[in-house]
Amino acid sequence: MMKNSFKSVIPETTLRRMVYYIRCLNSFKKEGVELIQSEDIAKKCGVKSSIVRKDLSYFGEFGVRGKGYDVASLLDTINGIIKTFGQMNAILVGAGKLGSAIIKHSSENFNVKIVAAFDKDKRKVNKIIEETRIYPLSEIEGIVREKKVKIAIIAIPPSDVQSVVDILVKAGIKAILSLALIPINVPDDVEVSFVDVLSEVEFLFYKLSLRRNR
Amino acid sequence: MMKNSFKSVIPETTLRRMVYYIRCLNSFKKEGVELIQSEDIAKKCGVKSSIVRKDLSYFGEFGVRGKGYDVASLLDTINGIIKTFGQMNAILVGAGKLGSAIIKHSSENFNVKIVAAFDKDKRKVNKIIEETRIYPLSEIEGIVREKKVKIAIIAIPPSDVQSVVDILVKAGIKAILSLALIPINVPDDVEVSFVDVLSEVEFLFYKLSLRRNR
DNA sequence: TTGCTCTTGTTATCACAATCACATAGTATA
DNA sequence: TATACTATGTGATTGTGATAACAAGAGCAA
Ligand SMILES: NC(=O)c1ccc[n+]([C@@H]2O[C@H](COP(=O)([O-])OP(=O)(O)OC[C@H]3O[C@@H](n4cnc5c(N)ncnc54)[C@H](O)[C@@H]3O)[C@@H](O)[C@H]2O)c1
Ligand SMILES: NC(=O)c1ccc[n+]([C@@H]2O[C@H](COP(=O)([O-])OP(=O)(O)OC[C@H]3O[C@@H](n4cnc5c(N)ncnc54)[C@H](O)[C@@H]3O)[C@@H](O)[C@H]2O)c1
Repeated sequence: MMKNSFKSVIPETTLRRMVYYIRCLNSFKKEGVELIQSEDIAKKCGVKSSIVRKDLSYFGEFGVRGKGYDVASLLDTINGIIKTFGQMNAILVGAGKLGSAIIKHSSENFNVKIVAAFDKDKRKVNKIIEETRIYPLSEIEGIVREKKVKIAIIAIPPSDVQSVVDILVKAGIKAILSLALIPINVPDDVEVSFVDVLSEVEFLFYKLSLRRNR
Repeated sequence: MMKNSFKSVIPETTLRRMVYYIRCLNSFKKEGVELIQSEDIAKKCGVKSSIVRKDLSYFGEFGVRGKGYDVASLLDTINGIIKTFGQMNAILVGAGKLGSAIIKHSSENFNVKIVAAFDKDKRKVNKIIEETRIYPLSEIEGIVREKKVKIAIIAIPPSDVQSVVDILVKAGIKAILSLALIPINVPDDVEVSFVDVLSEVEFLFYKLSLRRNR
């Protein structure tokens, strides 16, 4: 039923797991594996097989009952729906310690490519980290428009975040990932998320602390 | 009703937000603010005030109707329940680019303190980053036991992660935050979580891609 | 064709989380 | 003391996600 069509709203949690499924499929493909089962994906991603099947079912019916999924065609179909086709270009603002670690990380991970980095420190401008050049802030708008980049990562101190966000939004960025812990104001059509290692560590502390003591 | 006692199970989502509430309260306290309302916390943390009240209510009744919350006593009470008392000691394995960015980050954030870092690279051992000394892996067990550390952050390449996890678990670590994207095997009483910038970026790509096209 | 095996896709259920709306209980004022 | 006012705490409701269980479909063999 409803081949190649998909539910209009896909749960956030499903979309988060799709990241791992697709990586997993690419890795199977690279190894030359042609047919896989939901259980194989599940094991490799650390989830249950029933969740894998449910998640995939939001996008359509891709498997063969009794057999499993054809790795290549499953990848093709999903790439046809989520139109990234493996290549995801992003920019980075703030080429400090954290920023350069992220550039290096992305150079090891073929999915996301940091096509340009930006920094306000003149001494850093024009340096190249792992093939990514650092530009002055004044070039954000030009490069974003030229390369049609939609996503930006921000790795600068909290105090400067909102002013940089305003520049990014004006330049046409549609999603921002911030590594600084400060609320951000953006128009409704811009997605924002936050990632912070220490918040997660504190959360783990709280969890441990509340575990035994009632 | 039930003053100073709290529900046996506090939702994960609530615990995650508590991290931000407590930071927010500390910051109000530092500014000399003595009385606040759920709305103030909500604004500063980017959530709704009804959620703040509900979250706090899992721990007890701390506010005064018609007035609000006393910042100092609310902090004291929560610190009495979540027994971290502001000081949260952790260790870090992998003092590379990412690892040193995290050490620096924690030195700017008084809550989590990285009391020791570990690296297998002999050239890095005994160096000091922002007051945190780097030790060889062989000293993990001794230092973890001596300093009674319960939480570890791992910032090394995926290939080595499981072997390091085994050492950590043996040393008595009860929660692990990994920055490498590979499933980890631990006993049931050890908490594990993952943080990854690029996964979050890919998730944002998927979200954007699925937005307009149906 | 029938029957057997296998794994998918889906349904039904349960668990968890967010949100609303307001009774409640305190303060402030006169 | 009465009255108005204010922000909390919570019960009820809605929404969202996870899980288990199984019917449905495909392949295969005789
Ligand atoms: N979320 C996390 O998990 C996490 C982890 C580590 C650090 N951090 C935070 O990320 C931020 C950066 O950390 P870091 O270790 O890379 O610091 P850093 O000082 O090494 O680098 C910051 C860089 O940002 C640049 N910069 C500052 N203001 C700028 C602006 N307005 N526009 C463009 N560039 C600007 C600086 O020139 C510098 O190169 C800090 O606020 C830190 O607390 C977050
Ligand atoms: N999750 C994220 O958001 C994120 C971001 C950036 C990088 N990363 C990942 O984190 C890892 C580290 O990144 P990096 O930029 O710091 O790399 P890096 O090479 O600069 O540092 C890695 C460090 O780990 C040490 N190390 C390696 N194996 C070890 C072992 N078995 N025991 C102890 N120490 C060991 C190395 O000596 C080195 O100092 C990489 O796998 C990278 O892909 C994750």
